[in-house]
Amino acid sequence: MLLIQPPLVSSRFHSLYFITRPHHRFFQPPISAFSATASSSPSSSSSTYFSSWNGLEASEEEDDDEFSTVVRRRYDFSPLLKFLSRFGPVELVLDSVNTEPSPVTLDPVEFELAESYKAVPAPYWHSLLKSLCSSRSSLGLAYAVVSWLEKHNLCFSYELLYSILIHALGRSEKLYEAFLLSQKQTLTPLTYNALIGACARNNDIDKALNLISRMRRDGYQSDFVNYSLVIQALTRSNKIDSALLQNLYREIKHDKLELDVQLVNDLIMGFAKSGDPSRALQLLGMAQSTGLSAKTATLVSIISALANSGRTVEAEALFEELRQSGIKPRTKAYNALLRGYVKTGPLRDAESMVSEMEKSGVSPDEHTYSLLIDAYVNAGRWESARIVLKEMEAGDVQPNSFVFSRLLAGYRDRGEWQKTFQVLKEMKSIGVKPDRQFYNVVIDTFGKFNCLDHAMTTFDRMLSEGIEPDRVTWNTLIDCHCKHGRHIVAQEMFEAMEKRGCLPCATTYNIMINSYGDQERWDDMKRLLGKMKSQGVLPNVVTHTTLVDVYGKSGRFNDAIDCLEEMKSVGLKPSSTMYNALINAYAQRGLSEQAVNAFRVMTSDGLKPSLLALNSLINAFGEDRRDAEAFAVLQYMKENGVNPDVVTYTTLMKALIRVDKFQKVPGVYEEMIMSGCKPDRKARSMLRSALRYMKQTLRAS
DNA sequence: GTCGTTTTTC
Repeated sequence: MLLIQPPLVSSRFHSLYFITRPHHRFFQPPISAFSATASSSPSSSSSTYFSSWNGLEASEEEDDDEFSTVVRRRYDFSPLLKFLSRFGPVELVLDSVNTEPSPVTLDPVEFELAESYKAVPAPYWHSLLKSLCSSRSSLGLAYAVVSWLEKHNLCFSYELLYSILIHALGRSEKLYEAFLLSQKQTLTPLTYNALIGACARNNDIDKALNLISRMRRDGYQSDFVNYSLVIQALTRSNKIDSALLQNLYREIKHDKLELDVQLVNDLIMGFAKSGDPSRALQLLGMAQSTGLSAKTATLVSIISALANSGRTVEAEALFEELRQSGIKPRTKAYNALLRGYVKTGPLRDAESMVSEMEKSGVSPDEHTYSLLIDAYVNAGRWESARIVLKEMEAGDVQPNSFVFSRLLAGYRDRGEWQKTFQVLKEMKSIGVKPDRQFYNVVIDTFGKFNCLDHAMTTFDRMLSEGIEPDRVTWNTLIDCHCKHGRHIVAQEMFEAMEKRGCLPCATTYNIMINSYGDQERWDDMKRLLGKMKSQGVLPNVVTHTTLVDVYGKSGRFNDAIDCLEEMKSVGLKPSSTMYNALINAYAQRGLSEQAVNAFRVMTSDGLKPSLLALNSLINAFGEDRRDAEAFAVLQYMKENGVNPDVVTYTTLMKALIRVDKFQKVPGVYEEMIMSGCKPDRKARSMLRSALRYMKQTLRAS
């Protein structure tokens, strides 16, 4: 059965050796160019050796004498593969327990077969396995080979075989099977790494992170490639958080893993995507000083992060640096910077950016135009926005539904909901069909301005055009009905959503919980919370904040605090919004001591007092007739760089009225105007009522 | 590049 034949193909043993590796970076291969091929497309590199499964051949390698006695051999694995497939194609079936017991009696044919493979050196088994693993359809056979080898004890280290299999399962999105397989023996660094890689590739970040820490507890270091894979998965997920990334970076440094170009780039991009451009820049500086260069995409991600956090000057500087290093920025880089200009700068900065783009021969894309439209809409220049739409057509970029939804959202946020009809008309004239996302914005706009009939008509139109509403559509509809007191309709829609096969998500439950809470229907609220959990939807920070808010507003402070504590115990970090809700609840009832106490807990939790929290604190003192302390909060704001707003001054005026100090109100109103705050209707009416009271007191005396 | 939906102040 064992065939010894002269070599058919002249190949280097090194190559053969390295393609057997489950992961090209486990060992640094001497020829790096080859290692890349071996990993990225195992089938192409191995096809030289296994044009079919008939055999495996290797030629002599001059430098390597360890295997020099076997390298001239050719092994024929086809009898084995035929034997294993004797009942038809081998499906991949894994059980949590090994079902293959050690053989008590053995079929003589099988025994003979096993005997014939006794002398095959391990690297050949690895190669065979690697070859079988390169195709999804032969994964079952690959597993059968490994089981068979174990049964006959033919290969002496199984961890490499297992890691090859785990790696292949991970690549074929068979994470569950990879886990089952890994349970068949104690995890070794090799199998750990394969499993972590499989989790990361399948975006199961939690499992990957868990395994990394388990591995550390077992005294092993994770392969640095896994850190790259995990960070990439985190970046893909868009849920990347700077604190988590910092922890990973600390681990990497602690393990003294050498940062390679890929890992450095992944880290920098991760920090950028998590909205932490400072750390991204810091790491960039460190990388550059050690001679590791950042990829263009990495630099663009930092530009984007800087622009998004309003640090346009630095974004611009980095953009310049990119250009001076000889790289011609492309549309994406321009867009990143443009986003910053639209956010912070005057309109003309955005405009000149686009014209410079055109001068440099970089063509604007859909995003460029939609950013420009955002800029014009924010500046209230509807005509200019329309011109951009025309330019898009001229520039061969078909305006799509997305551009119009941005346009509409801009109007909605500026209170100009009536423009919705104009936008719809414009779309029709250009011939752009509204899509689901656009309709969602339309429904939201009508809903926010209490045009519930229009919202429902839009919903019907959507259905008649064959567009299936999604979670956002339902959430928007349910919420706008709740917001305008139509709780029964909201509840009906919630039921209709489920009937139509759209599963409620955390946001849906949050909306309904808020609705029940507002109505003080505590039992219904608790029932819904229970249902939420039973459906596997985890309450998030917004859920808990909503609970704190509704309990607090109805004076159920103990319940509110229980929610806050429960959230902490679940491991979620209380947000400042949550403390604001609590402070506000105390404030509205004039419980200033409790409000101050909640404020203290908030700061001791490391949260910075926001304008909202401070305004609520002013309200707490005001409602408790402690006007001097209310003004002390104003002083605190001024000293700590928090700019008072209309609400601040209106609340202070209210505090003065509460203690009958009407004559002091006009002075506060004046200070408000002097500090640059525009008085709104509430502020004016507060002043008016103070003046009215003043007149009454004068008349009375 | 998945846009759009949920929580907090007078």
